[in-house]
Amino acid sequence: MSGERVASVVVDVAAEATDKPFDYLVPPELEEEVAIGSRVKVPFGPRKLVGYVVGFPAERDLRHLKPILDVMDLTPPLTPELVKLARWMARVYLCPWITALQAMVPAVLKGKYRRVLRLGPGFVSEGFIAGAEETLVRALQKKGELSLKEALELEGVSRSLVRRMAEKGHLVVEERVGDRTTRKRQTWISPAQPAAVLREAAGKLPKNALRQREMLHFFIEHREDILQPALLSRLGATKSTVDRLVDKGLLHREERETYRDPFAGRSFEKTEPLSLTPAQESVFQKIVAPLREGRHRTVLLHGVTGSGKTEIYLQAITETLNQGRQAIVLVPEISLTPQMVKRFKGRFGGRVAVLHSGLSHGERYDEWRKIRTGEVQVAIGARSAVFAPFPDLGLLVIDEEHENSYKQEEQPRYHAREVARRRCAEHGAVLVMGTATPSVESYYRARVGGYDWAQLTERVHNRPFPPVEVVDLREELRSGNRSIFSRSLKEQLQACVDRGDQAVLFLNRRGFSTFVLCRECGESVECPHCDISLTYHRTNQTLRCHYCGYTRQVPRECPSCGSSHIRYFGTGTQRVEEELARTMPGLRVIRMDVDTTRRKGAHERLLTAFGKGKADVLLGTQMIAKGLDFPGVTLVGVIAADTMLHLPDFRAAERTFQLLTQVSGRAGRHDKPGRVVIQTYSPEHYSIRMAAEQKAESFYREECRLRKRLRYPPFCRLFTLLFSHPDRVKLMQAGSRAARFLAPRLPEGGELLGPVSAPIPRIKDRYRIQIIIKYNNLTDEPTGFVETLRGLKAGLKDPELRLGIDRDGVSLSAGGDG
DNA sequence: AGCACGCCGACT
DNA sequence: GTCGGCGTGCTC
Repeated sequence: MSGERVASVVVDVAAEATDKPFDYLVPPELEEEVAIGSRVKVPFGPRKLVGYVVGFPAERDLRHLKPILDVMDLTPPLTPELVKLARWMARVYLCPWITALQAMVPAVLKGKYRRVLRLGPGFVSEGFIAGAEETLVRALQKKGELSLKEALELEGVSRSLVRRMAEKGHLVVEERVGDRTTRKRQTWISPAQPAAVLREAAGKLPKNALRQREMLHFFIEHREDILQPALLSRLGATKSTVDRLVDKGLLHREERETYRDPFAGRSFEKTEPLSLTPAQESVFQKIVAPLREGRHRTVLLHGVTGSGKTEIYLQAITETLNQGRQAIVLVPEISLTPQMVKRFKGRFGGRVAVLHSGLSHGERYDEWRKIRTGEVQVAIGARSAVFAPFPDLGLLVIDEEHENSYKQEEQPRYHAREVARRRCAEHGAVLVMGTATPSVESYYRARVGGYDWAQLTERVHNRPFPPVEVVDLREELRSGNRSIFSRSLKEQLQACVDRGDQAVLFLNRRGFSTFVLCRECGESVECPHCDISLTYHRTNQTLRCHYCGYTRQVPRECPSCGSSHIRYFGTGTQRVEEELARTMPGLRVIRMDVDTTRRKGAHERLLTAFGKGKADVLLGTQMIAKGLDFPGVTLVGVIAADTMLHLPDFRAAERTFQLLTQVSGRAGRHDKPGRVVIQTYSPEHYSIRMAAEQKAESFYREECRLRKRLRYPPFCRLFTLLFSHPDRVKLMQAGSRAARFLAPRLPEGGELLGPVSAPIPRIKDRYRIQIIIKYNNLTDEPTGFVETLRGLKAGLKDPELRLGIDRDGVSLSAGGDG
């Protein structure tokens, strides 16, 4: 018994108490298969669970250990590097280790557990059953088997009844742990020796070994792998022939799993590398230099829209592949268009796996497996592709690095940018982050030297930037224009439509008016469950809460003073749509906001319709700002640029700048020149001014100066703890208790602010307060303080109390509402 | 998380 | 005495 190995396994139970490895014996028959990253079936108390092998500890006393029951995959789904990465994620993002591990594998590998009941072989109708027992037996006789869950839903059936019946042998309880889809396994045969050796062996075979000789000759002629059934039918041989040659070491037999190819039958036109402009060439060198040395670097590629970033990515990938290493390309989900796929498939053909949300579970799994088995060397996909299980990652590209979709908002919460950096550091790989509007953090790091900095300031073919006009809405008001549209925007819109071109109008508020106000007492109509004004929706004459969904009719009288002088303020997409219809009749408008895109597929349908010229104007919120690329669009209008400038968020200016810059880039991308009109009440604000003047450098400088002065990231680390509770008094007590707990445990130079009321003090009848913690250590991973927060979280006893934690704008756990 | 165990009151 | 409800503690 002495030579036996022990494996540490993290089991599939996402709970505090089980968030650690458990040790199991590796039975001799599984010895070969168990590796770090293996998915295994293990006994856990009275249950059987799936888990991942995370290590092989030296254990002296083996007697109390239970054995691993089974290994579930031919190839371990995870590499040791990913197992380690998951542990890091668990610490940094405050989630159970198993949750991070599960995030790295395709959905089909997430185990499914079922306890199934059947009538036992010993069951004989003894005549004396009644009540719940009878109900259960009848159901089992009818259906053959029931899951435990189904059984417990039957009238009167309880766990103890099931247990008693099982003890008497009337029932059999079977545990099933399985995958969601089945994999097709096929047996492949390949030659194990060079042709000369096979020829020699064929000569030495006894005369009557006819089939073996034929088979060897087949492989002398065809030096390739072949499916076993195909081989056998071709030669009229049987499996025993193969067995004998495999035993002699002449052939190799291998189990392989088959793929569903989502791009089967489609061929991609081969594209050749374009020659790089001198500016592109210089950026390319900055990427390739560390790549050739196998040195980890992060390169921030600040390149204006249309400056040819993709071609640089493609050539850097080619270089990576030439070195025998692999590459990952992350793109925001919406930019993973067929054109994008075509471009990569065209250059790299069968060496690319594409992971996007449109794939079925099975297809996604197959793409993933090509990565895992080394069949492809390039993976392109959205956020989760950052976990592509390559063994020797050389290059990782994050396109549009400032995009919010790189943040995962469900457990495990993570930021793909941070995960990517970690992976690249581990592999000695180059991380390239490309964007026209870097996040302030990345910009700062590139400037002070943490990252390498590369810039592309010119558009390919020297396409001009569209002229941007900033309209001062205060001025408009003074000159008597009370409409939503400034005279200039209206003129431009008219001219654009007259030319037969298309326009995009952008507004980040849905609904009709933002709030309803009583002119007598000045009170606005608020949600009874949240401390926020209700939004007026014209279509069904209702007021709606955008936080909890509460809906009510518009009151005739003010709820607080009874006056009938009620007015609508602010502007929403519905209102703009209506005013467009009034001022420019006959205009065809497509409105895109949460209300019109709620149904599945509506998003794509509306965009396609607009792309086909079915409307003159695309009017929408946030969601239309990105990824839009319509040749017919020559006018982009921003209805109110400052709506998000006054949000209580230190990134408000950055977001405004990024949005305006991105939106402006959407005008006149093709052969037609474009125009941009930005309407605002604060034309002097630096984020608006510098976006309009396309002075990115000046904006980032100013923003860094302010952040430094006010002590915000990237000049400190910022934690926001948001507590919520239905009872205000209990919430206050919990808040002060938390502050008392944290105060003596702050990192050096740490500063604790609060507890104070949250920006929205109540959502869905839960009161909200927050504590803000700032500290300076930016070089270390924030694991130390997260550990303190874990302690705080574990110490919360009241189940009604929820705690949401946010670090530098990445939320680690939700605690605000629903 | 699940599940067993153990204690306690309600009931045939 | 037996059944079921619920709090506690453990899973290699």
